[in-house]
Amino acid sequence: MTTVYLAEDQEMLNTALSTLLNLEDSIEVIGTATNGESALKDIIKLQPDIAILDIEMPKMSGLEIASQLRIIKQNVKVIILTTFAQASYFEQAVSAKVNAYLLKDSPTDELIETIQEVLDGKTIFAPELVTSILTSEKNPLTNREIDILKQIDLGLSSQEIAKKVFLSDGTVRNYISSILSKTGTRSRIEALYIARKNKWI
Amino acid sequence: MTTVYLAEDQEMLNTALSTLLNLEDSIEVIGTATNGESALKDIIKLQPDIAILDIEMPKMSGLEIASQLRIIKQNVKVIILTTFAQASYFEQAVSAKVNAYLLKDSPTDELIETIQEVLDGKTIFAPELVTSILTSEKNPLTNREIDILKQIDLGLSSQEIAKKVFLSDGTVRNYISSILSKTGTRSRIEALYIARKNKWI
DNA sequence: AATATAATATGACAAATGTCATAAAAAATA
DNA sequence: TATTTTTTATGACATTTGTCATATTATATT
Repeated sequence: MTTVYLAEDQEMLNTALSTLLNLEDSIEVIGTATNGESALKDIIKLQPDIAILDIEMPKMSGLEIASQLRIIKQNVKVIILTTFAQASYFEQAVSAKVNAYLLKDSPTDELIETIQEVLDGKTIFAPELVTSILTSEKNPLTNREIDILKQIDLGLSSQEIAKKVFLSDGTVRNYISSILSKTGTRSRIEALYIARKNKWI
Repeated sequence: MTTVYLAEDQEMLNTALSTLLNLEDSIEVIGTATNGESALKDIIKLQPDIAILDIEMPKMSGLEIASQLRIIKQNVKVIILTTFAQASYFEQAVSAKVNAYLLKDSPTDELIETIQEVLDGKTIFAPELVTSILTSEKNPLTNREIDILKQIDLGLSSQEIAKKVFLSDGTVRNYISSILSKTGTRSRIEALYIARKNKWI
């Protein structure tokens, strides 16, 4: 009997999914939570074989939980279940050494199979996820440029950004010019649009 | 026995939810779809008592399906089930005369109750939804201003927008100035941020 | 039809944005 | 340590953004 813990903030879906899992002969859902903090505490206490974690939850994300579990050397295997085929989440998942990363678009039997495979010691990434990451635009921006772009997104002027990041106004304008050039855009708004679309910010 | 049709694009959640509903003695899920177009056809063919529809789906939204069902005078009762407490969706739901509008954050038994209430002829809006709509900022912008804001969001310059909407450059700049004034912002990026946050665009 | 209101336009101007060349300082590399 | 690369800065300039006052045109109201 495989013990599973489920963290998913939308209550209706949480209930539906745990009901579905409990219908499997070999699976028992021993606990659920709708926020990340409770989930982490429960997982440490209950020691399930597998934790199935949504990413975006109140108080702590599924990825943060996974990270924490690694840091405190818990043996639970982690399956991230998410809506988002997003490069930065994927990178976090890889560095948190999660055992599987699945999309909610996947058919149910894929989740059941994944549970078995993860127990057998495999690491699973949903193929559509890997495809999506591989085909998305590589972020051409430096960390400094990304930081400045984030400040632009707050609606700050060049002078305001300069003050905030301890650079001169001219330098900020140069960085912005560089961002526009790298993203092939002509204005801040366009650059923001491209960056959001590609999930660089 | 109440017959239910379920449309939800995320396959895993679709399966989980229909499984959950089928566990109810008085409910039978007679069909499901992961896109709006198939859902509409099926609903017309199968004539369920109730259609439970997600909003954001490929090919046709739940709200569009609801509208269509009203137009062709189908008797099915419509429950919209969504992640989004969003004013414009709410308005569409009201004008499509949906029978219930529920959030996925709600507990499961609320859905089961809602099914019963809708069958009894009631109209149900999730209270947190109504609260959220009532407390959100009233959109102060005219239709023209919203249209121009949407063009700004595409990264167009004042001149480009002017050409696109058949106004003079100066008029567009006046409208933008008016938008900034109404939203209490100082720049296009800030105005976009406020408008997005309040779901005016 | 006359009047009031809303939408559009023009003109002038200050400030901000973005470009580009060049230089200086800091960090990395050999 | 010397050299190279990267980051930051300065200066000049053209264009765009945003403000404001005023005028004109179109639409709605009386």
